[in-house]
Amino acid sequence: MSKRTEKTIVDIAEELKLSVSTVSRALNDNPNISARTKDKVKKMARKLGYRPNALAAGLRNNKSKTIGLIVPRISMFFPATISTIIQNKLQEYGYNLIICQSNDSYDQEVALVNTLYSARVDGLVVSTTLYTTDFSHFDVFKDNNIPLIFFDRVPKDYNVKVIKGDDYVGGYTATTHLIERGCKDIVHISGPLTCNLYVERVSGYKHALQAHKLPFKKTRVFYQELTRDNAWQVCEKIFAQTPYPDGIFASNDTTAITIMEYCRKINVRVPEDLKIVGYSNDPRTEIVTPPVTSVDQYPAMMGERVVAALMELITNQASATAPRYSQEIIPIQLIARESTAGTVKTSGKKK
Amino acid sequence: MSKRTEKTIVDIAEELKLSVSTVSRALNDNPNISARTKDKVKKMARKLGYRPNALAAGLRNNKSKTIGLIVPRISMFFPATISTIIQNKLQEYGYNLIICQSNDSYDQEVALVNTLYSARVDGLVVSTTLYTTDFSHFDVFKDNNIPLIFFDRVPKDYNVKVIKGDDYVGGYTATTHLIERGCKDIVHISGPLTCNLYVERVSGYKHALQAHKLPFKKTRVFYQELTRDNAWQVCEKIFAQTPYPDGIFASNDTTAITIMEYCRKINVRVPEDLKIVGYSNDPRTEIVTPPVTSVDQYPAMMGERVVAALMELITNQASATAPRYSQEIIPIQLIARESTAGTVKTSGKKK
DNA sequence: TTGAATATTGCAAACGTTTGCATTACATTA
DNA sequence: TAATGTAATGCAAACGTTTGCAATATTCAA
Repeated sequence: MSKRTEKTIVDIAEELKLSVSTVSRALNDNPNISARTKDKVKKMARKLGYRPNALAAGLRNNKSKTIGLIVPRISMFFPATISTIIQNKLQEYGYNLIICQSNDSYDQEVALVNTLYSARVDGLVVSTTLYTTDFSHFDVFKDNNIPLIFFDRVPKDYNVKVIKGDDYVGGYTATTHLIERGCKDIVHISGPLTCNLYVERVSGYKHALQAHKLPFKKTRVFYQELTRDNAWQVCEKIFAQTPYPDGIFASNDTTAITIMEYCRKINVRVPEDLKIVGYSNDPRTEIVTPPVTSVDQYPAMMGERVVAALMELITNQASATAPRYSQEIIPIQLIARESTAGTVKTSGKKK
Repeated sequence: MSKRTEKTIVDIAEELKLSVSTVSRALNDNPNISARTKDKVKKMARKLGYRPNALAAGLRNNKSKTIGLIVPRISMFFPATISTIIQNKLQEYGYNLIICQSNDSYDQEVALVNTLYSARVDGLVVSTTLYTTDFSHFDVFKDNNIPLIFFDRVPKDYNVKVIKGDDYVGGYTATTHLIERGCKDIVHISGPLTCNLYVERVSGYKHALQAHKLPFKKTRVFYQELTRDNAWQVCEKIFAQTPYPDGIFASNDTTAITIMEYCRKINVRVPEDLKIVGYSNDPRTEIVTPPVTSVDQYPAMMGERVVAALMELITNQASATAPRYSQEIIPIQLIARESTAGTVKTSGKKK
């Protein structure tokens, strides 16, 4: 009852006593096929339940109408949002999206790049692993002139199209905000420095301190994967000794939120005793009490820019003149909420 | 410098003065190719930078080593978690995953099913739109005997493999929990009844009330898309008139959390004046104050079961004897938190 | 050394499209 | 009506694999 179902354009051709080329052209709305024939063909296609075989077309055309996307994990707010945008946008252009997660594992990333190449995706969009510092596994795409775009977590010293947030300004702005609210001893909890965007945020943090004549102390910066567990642990370290900091700039919202929980536990009041800023403007920052100040990265805008850039690369693929790389920076915006409300009194410390 | 790069097995064959068939077999570790030849071939493949063309192989084999996944949206906790699991699990089996979002639009779902069929995915995994009641667009998969699995939001009266949560028990348990904590007037906020799982939860809710001799009132059940906005609006309706309910069972956590926010605004205390239960055990339930009681659906287990069932279908595809459909039910577990703590006093109402 | 058995390798077709070029059908003009 | 131009269709090769079957090379026993 099943099996022998798959109809092809050959079946349509036979049924209609036409050549396969005519059928193919008719289905693709080629201009020099008569309207009458097109109509007949399409009718018959519907009648037979014909479904185009994208593999065959892809093989012949050397393009799959498919884009690959590699992100660390789709369960995180920022990549999830961007993936959604990219997918929906791409759908409008008639492209499929293969979403893959590297789980922040370099080896997995390498493997994914290879299978996506094998799948002959027409383009690859990547936000790298925290630990990717060697980018040679992307060479296949560069060498074969297949559109390749990095976003958010982007490579350093690897000529390629890049769309990233303004992480330096983000770090600077977040820190300045804390300073303006009276903080004098600001801890920064950063991701690992193998990932460029954290380097920039740290740099922004440092320069903001210096611009306001505050000392930059190495011991006040912590580098770690920004997970819930790590956040809790670093809190235990930070609050094991006095003086407590009066401000914390965390490089993601999970960390910021976890710090708040810890503070509640040890009776440090936010924002009275300690002010906190997170990063990404994850919706969770709004539902938590007090709501957390965070740095919005305009994920929707970034996603749209990624697709726009991708489409541009795809259409200009032929012209060898088109620039292969460039950097585009998406702005950030600080969203002030209750976790940084009020002003620290010069002295006031401890409940 | 670029372009003419793409090496094929033909290139390898020529280079080595072998036939393409030998090369193909060597690369696939076919047993009747000598170890020596295999070695030579693989070395040369590496040297030439050969990359298999999955499209060609797929065309020839009539299989793409790719699975399609359609979910309403990947930015929601439950589908996101399941997608992650499925993808990672599938990777182990050497399958790619094309994740697609229907955005809860029936038309988009239909379109996606068609393109995924065109892409000749080796299997399709679906959690349907809220509004999908006609499932005929999936017939192509059924008719061609391509593994097809539904999870969570599954069809009614459509013979197919189904893996779902125990929504009846979920509704029953959540409601019973509220009753046991002393609630007498329990509102239920449900999703639209076009989606089967809400029907079951409502049914569980109803039977729990009846089992405890509480009246089931139609006016105490609301049907709507469970978004933040809708939750806020329904609150305005509910709290526009007295008496206020003393318990609310919301069919997702976004709704539950939003209700809590509303309550704070109008000074209804949770859990003293009102107890709230959500659904899905979204991590947000834990970081909100007070933490929200919710119904865990074991997404990881469900994801794993989906992949297991899928692999089973794929390997047994040949045998016409294997059952094409079945239903598998994943258990739920109520996670009690502060939002339902304490016991309502028989009288106590209003601040 | 010969023959048979077995281990390797090669040939060629097939998967379902698309497309350059050649061919045929039709319409127009003189 | 013949010649010409244009519109519509057909032929056949190509995309890169895999695989049944045929062919050759190798091994082993007698």
